Amino acid sequence: MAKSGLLETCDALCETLTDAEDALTREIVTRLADKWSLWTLSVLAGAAGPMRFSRVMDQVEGISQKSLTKALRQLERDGLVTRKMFAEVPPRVEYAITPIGIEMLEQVAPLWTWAAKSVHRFQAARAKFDGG
Amino acid sequence: MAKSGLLETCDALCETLTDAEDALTREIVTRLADKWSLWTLSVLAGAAGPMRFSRVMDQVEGISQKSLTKALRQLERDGLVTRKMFAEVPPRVEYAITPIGIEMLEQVAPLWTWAAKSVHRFQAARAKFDGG
DNA sequence: GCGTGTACGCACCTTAAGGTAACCAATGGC
DNA sequence: GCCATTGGTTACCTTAAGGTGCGTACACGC
Repeated sequence: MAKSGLLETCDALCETLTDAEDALTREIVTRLADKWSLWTLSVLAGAAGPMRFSRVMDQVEGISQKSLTKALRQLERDGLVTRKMFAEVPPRVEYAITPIGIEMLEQVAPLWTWAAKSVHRFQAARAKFDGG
Repeated sequence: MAKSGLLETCDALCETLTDAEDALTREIVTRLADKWSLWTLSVLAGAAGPMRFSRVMDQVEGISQKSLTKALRQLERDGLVTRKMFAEVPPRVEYAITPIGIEMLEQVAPLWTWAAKSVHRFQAARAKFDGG
C-alpha cells in the first residue's frame, strides 16, 4: 500500500520509511499549512539577523502571544529556528532561522509561486461552481 | 509590506496580487495541511480513471463519509477534481482528477520528497530538544 | 514609591473541526 | 414483504484550536 499516495518517485521513497518516519514527514508538511508557522518562519527568514519575540509579533500581523509562543516552540523543536535566552531584566530572547529552516522555505517557494500564478484559474473554477 | 514573506522572487510575485487573490493563494496552500484533501487527491491521481465514491473511501483509510464528501466538494469547487452523477438507482457518482489537480500534486511532490529525506534530521532535532 | 517594558505560563471561554449514527430514495434479489 | 445497495444529508456529541486577559520577575526613569 502506498503510504504517501503522491507521485511515483515520491511514493517509492515513502515506502522505505517506517510508520513513525512517515507520520513525521506528514506532520512536517502539515506544519507548512499551519496558519502561523510558515508565516513566522518567513518573517525570521526576511530579517537580517536574530529577532526578539516582540519584533516577530509586530510583523506577524494578528497573531496572539500564545500562538506565537507555540509556533516558535514547534519550529525550535524541529530545528527550524534557534532560541537564545539572555538572563536580563526585562527578559530578552532572540530567535533566528536555521539552515534547515531556509531549506524548508526554499522547498515551499515554488509551490507558493505556482499557487499565486494559478489564482485566476481557481477563481474561475469557484465562480463556475458557485454560479451553477 | 511583504504579503507572503517567503523568498524574494515569490515575494515580488505576491506583491502584484490583490488582497483577495493573496488570501485565496494562502487558502490553496493551506488546504495541503488538511487531514484528508491531499490524500484524497492523490488517490484519484493514482487511479487509472474515474473512481466511484465508495472506491475512494476504501483507499483513503479511516475517512468518514462526511469528511470525504466535504473534501471532494472542496476539490471540485477549486477545479482539482470533476464530479459526474448518473441518474441511476442505486446512485452512481464518478470522481476524476483534473490537469490542474495533477499540476498541484507535481508541485507538492518535491516538497514531500525533501521532507521524507530530511526526516532523520527532524528526529535528531526533536530528540535533542526533548532530551534537554 | 510607581508605572513601564519583556517574554512568557496559566486559566477561561468561544468557535470550529471531525467522528458516529440515523435517515432517505428506488430497485432488484430472495 | 424484506433487506441490501449507493451517495449523500442531517443532528448530535466530543475534542481541539485559538483568542483574551491576568500574573510574574526586577531594573529603570520620573
